[in-house]
Amino acid sequence: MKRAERIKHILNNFDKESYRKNLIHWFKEEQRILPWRENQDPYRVWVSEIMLQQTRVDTVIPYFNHFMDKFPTPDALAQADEQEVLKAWEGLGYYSRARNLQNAVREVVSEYEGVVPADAEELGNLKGVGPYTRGAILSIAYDIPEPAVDGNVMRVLSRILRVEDDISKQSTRKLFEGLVKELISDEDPSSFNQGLMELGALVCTPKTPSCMLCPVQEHCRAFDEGVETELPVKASKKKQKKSPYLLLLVQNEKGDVLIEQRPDTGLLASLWQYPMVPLEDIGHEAVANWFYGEYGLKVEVGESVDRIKHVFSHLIWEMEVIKVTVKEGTLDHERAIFIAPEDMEDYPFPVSHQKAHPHINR
DNA sequence: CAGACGTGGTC
DNA sequence: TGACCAAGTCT
Repeated sequence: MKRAERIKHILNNFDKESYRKNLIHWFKEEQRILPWRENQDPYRVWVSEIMLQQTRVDTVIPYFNHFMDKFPTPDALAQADEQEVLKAWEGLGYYSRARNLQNAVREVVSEYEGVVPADAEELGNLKGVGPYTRGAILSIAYDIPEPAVDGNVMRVLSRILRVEDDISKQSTRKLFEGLVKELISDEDPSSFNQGLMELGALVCTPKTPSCMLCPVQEHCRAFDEGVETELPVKASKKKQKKSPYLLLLVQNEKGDVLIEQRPDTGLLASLWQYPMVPLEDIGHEAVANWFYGEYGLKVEVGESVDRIKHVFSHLIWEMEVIKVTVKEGTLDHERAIFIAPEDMEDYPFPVSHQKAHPHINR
């Protein structure tokens, strides 16, 4: 069945008007007070939407407040140093979001006189603004009835309408966008979209939804048929691959510590870290030799002081922390420097690496 | 489409 | 403890 046809079929006999009114009313009464809901400033909405991607509200709140203090306008963010932006993002994860956001804001400043576009195509062409964020900005900041389909929306609507498609597939997101287009209207599209998401966050939760408190229970086909916990359908993820590393706490005679900047693309791009030895390639015995080749310094490899595990979405670093002392030589490495431990706060560092920090002696 | 891309919380 | 998750986007 074609998508348009399916949408018509799914919404057959569904009381859109009543559903819409109930949801909007509930949202206006029960919505949480959140910093990005203080006003409709498109820049604030934008920043919040980027931060909230795959990230909990409680985690985002302090980052958002700090970020808006530091970069209150598109101009301020456009002019900032990229490392400064990454530092403000430190610990939030998915760092390409920060880089893309700044690139896109610079484009808004140069191409649109600093005004966030209220146009779907212009918005969607900005780096880091995908279908969801585009719809969120259009509806929340500009009251334009566009779908903003995230995980919450797919969970809520998969239950309301009993849609059993795998929500990890892109085509399924498009199906839900088509459904939202039919459900949303000129009547407060901002509250409608936010209500869908807020309902998913507060009531229609993944594990044990509070159906008895649900403002649209009467519209819910999954509840009616007792299958709400079976939805949404989602393919299981693959297990992460483990990679063992030696994490080197290298100190020179002054007590300064060696750190290096990661490549500008890929995992943790442009962030700083302690030197790491991939154990799959090198091996404990060969570390001193390998280190001399990489950094031009003769070192004494000390003992293991800690183990740190860092879990990513797609892989796991298992790091053994080793103390290393510089004996002689001059540092010869493009992206590595010695710094005083107390200056660590100037450099954006992945959080788990900072756990090694207390083991440094001055 | 599948896989890369973070981190902290929960059961 | 492992698995899944939390307001996705890019390649």
